[in-house]
Amino acid sequence: MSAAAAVAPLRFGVSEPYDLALSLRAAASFAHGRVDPAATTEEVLRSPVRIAGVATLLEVREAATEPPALEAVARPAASPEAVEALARRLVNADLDLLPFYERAYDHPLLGPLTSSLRGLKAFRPATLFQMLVMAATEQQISLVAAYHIYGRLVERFGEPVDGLMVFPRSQALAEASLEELRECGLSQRKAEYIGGLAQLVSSGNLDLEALDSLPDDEVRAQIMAIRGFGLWSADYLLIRGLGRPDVVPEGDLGIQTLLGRLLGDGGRLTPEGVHRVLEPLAPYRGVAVFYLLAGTRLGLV
DNA sequence: TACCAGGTAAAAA
DNA sequence: TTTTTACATGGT
Repeated sequence: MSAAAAVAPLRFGVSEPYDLALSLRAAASFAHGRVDPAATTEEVLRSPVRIAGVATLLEVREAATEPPALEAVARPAASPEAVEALARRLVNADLDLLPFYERAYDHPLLGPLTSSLRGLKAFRPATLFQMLVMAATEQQISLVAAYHIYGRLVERFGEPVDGLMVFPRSQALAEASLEELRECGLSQRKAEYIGGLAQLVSSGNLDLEALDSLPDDEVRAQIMAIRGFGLWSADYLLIRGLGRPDVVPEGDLGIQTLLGRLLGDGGRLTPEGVHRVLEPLAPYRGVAVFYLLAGTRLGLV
């Protein structure tokens, strides 16, 4: 089959409710107009990914609303099983929002917000490696500064597909010199962290994808054993990379500030304060934080 | 200009 | 054992 041949879209159901267009708008609002792991248009998730080692453009769009279904197309074509698995992961298809909405119903802020944002889910990145590199890049500096650095890494070491860049292979970052990594704007330390992580992954000594089947605490233990990755990075991976719905990095400055403004006295909360104000939303505290962030970005709170 | 921003490891006390 | 420090970029 030639690359130009028509590719049949692959259709799959997602848990109800789901609003892809709303999720795309929320994702775009987080990007500060800069790099986004998933490039978006109005209605279609266009994601540069690697499937069986091949740089591929994966497009996901809405196919039906009741019950919600999506369709995915990969170019070049790939095995339907791999395409569906990756598409389901990108859109967080298996997350069930209804128990979260039930929990949030009585909450003064999240009650109205979950009704405005019904069907919203966070996208997940294609790989956990990519997520950890993002985490290390974002450590301590502003998100805007981190996005610039991250963009340079992807531009320099990634692989083009249809005008977008697939995130670099671990091998590419493992082979990069510390100086090359620093030229992207990383500190010496972070260059070491990311280079070290890339070597662990590319050598086969660390199987990040195997973390998916482990409980939260075992994932934390494995991540925190890697130099440069502490509790914050482990929690960041759990909520954003693995979609574990109850995880919140309580030491996160951005979350402390956000929750202080929305649920506290206006000032930044302590980690204990973050824990206290989110307690009523367990076991969906991480999802709740995402809704508060999205609500802020979209001008709803 | 100086300071802070979605941390972390290593040095110093 | 606990506290302090260095780190790189970008916005204010």
